[in-house]
Amino acid sequence: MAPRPASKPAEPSDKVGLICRALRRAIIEQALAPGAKLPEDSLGERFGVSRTIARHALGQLAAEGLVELRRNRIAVVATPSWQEARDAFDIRIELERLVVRQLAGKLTKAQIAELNTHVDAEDRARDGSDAVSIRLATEFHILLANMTNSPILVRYVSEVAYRCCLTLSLYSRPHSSECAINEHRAIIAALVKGDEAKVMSLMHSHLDSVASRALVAPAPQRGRDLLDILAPYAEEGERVVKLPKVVRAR
Amino acid sequence: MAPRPASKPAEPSDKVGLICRALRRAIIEQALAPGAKLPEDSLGERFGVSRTIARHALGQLAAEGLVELRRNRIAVVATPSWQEARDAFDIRIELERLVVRQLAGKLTKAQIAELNTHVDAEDRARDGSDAVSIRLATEFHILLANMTNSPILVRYVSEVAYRCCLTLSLYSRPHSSECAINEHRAIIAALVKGDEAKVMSLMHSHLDSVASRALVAPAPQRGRDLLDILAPYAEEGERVVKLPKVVRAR
DNA sequence: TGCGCCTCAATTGCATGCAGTTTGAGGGCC
DNA sequence: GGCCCTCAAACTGCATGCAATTGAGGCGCA
Repeated sequence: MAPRPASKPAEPSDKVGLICRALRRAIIEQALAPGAKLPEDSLGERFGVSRTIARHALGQLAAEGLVELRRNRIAVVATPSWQEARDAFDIRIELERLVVRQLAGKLTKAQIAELNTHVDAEDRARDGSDAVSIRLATEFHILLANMTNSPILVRYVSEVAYRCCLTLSLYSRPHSSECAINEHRAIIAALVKGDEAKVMSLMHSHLDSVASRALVAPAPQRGRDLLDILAPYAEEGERVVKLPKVVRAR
Repeated sequence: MAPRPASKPAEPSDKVGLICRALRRAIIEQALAPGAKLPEDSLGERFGVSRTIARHALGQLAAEGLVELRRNRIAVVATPSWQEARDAFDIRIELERLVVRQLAGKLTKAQIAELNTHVDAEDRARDGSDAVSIRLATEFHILLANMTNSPILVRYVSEVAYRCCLTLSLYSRPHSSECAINEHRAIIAALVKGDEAKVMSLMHSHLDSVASRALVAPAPQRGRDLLDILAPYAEEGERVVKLPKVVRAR
C-alpha cells in the first residue's frame, strides 16, 4: 500500500490534443501563416514528443482543414482558395443561425455574464494586435456554440470558425473589427430578449458583413503571387509547374 | 529516360484512407454496430498493416465522430445519445438546405442523369437488406453535396450524414425507407425546375420526417439496456459505476 | 455462496529505426 | 551564362519494440 502521493490522476497527457491546440492557436493568431511548413521532426522536437505524435496531430488538423497533407511532402498550413473561403462563410452562417436559434431566450444569468465578460475583453484588446482581436472574436462565437450543449454543433462551429479565421489572414488586408464588437453586443441583447427571428437575422448580417469586408476581391490582390495565381490552372491539383519552365512538346 | 511503364502513378497507397473508408462503410451498413470494439491490433492484422496505421485511422474516424476513443481503452464504434442524434439531424437539415439552395436550377444534364440512376438503384435495392437501403439513401445525399463543388460542404454533409446513419441503426427499429425514395425523386424534380424555396422546403421536410420516424422515443426502447439507461446519470461522462457496486461512505 | 483483492494477459501510448521519396544545391556540359 | 544531371540531406511512410494501463479471471476469506 504505497502512499500514492497524488501521482495517479496527474496528467492525462493527451499530447496529441496539446499539440493540436497549440498549432490551432498559432494558426489563427497568424503566427503560422498559410503555406508555412510543418515538418514532423521540428514539431516533435519543439513539443518534446516523437514524430509519431506530431504526425498524428497533423492528421487531426488536416481533418479539420487547417493543414494540408500531401503524400511524401512536408505538411503546410492550409491555403484555402477564395471560393473555399466564401463557402466556409456560407456554411458558418447557417450553423451559427442554428446556434442562436437554440439559444434565444434560454441563456442563464451566468452565461449572459460570461458573454459580456468576453466582449469586454474584446473591447480591451481593441488596441492590441489584430491577431488577438481576431482570436477573441472567433472565440466569442465558439463560446456561444458551447452554450448549446450540443457537442456536434460545437465541433462544426469551431472548425468552420477556425477556417474562416485562416481565410481572414489570407484575404483581408487591414482588418477592421471594431464594429464587430458592437454587433456581438447586439447579438447578446437579442439573445437575452429571446427574439429568435431577430437574433438569427443579426447573426446572419454580422457574419455576412465580416465575410464581405474580408473577402473583397475574387482576384488575389497581391499575396503569395504566382502560387495562388497559378493554382486554378493546375488541373488535378497535382504539381504546379515551376517558374520559368515551359512545358515542351513530348 | 526510362520507358516509365506506367508504374509511377500506381498506388498512392494511402493505407489510412483505405481503412477509414472500409470502417466507415462497415459502420453505416451496421456490420459494425454501435459499441463494437475496434482493437488496433485486430484492425491492423485484418488490413495487413501495423498498429500505427490502424491507430491513425481510428483517430480520423474519431474526429468524424464515428468512433469513440477513450484513453488506454479499446476504441469502440460511437454510440450517440438520443439528444446527439437529434442535434445531428438539426445540423444536417441546415446543411442540406444549403446544398439544394446552391444546386437549384444549376444541374447539368449529366448530373440529373446521375441522380436518377442513383435513385433507380435505391428502388432496386428496396427488397434487399435494410443496411443497403440505408447506405444508398445516405449516398444520395452525399452525391447531391458533391455536385456543389464545395469540398467543405461535402465534408460536413458526409460526416453528419454518416452520423445520422449511425443513429438510425441505434434508434429506429424496423426502418421504413420506402417513401424516402419518392421524396428523393421529388427533390430531383424541384432541383431541375429550379424552384429554390420549394426544394429547400422539400429537403427540410424529407430529413425531418426521416428523423422523426427514426428518433421516436426519447426513452431507450430496449437496446443496450443498462449501459444506455445509466449513461445520463454518469455526471462527467467518466466511468459509469459498475452494476451492484454501491458507493459507500468515505 | 458471495465479496474483495491480486495477478496477469490484453491492449494502448509512445519512441525509435529503416526504407523510400522529395528537395535543392553543386558541378559538368553545352 | 544557362541548363541538366547527379547526389546527398531532409523528410515522410511505416513497422516494431518497450513501458504503462486496464479489466477479467482466479484465489482467499468471511
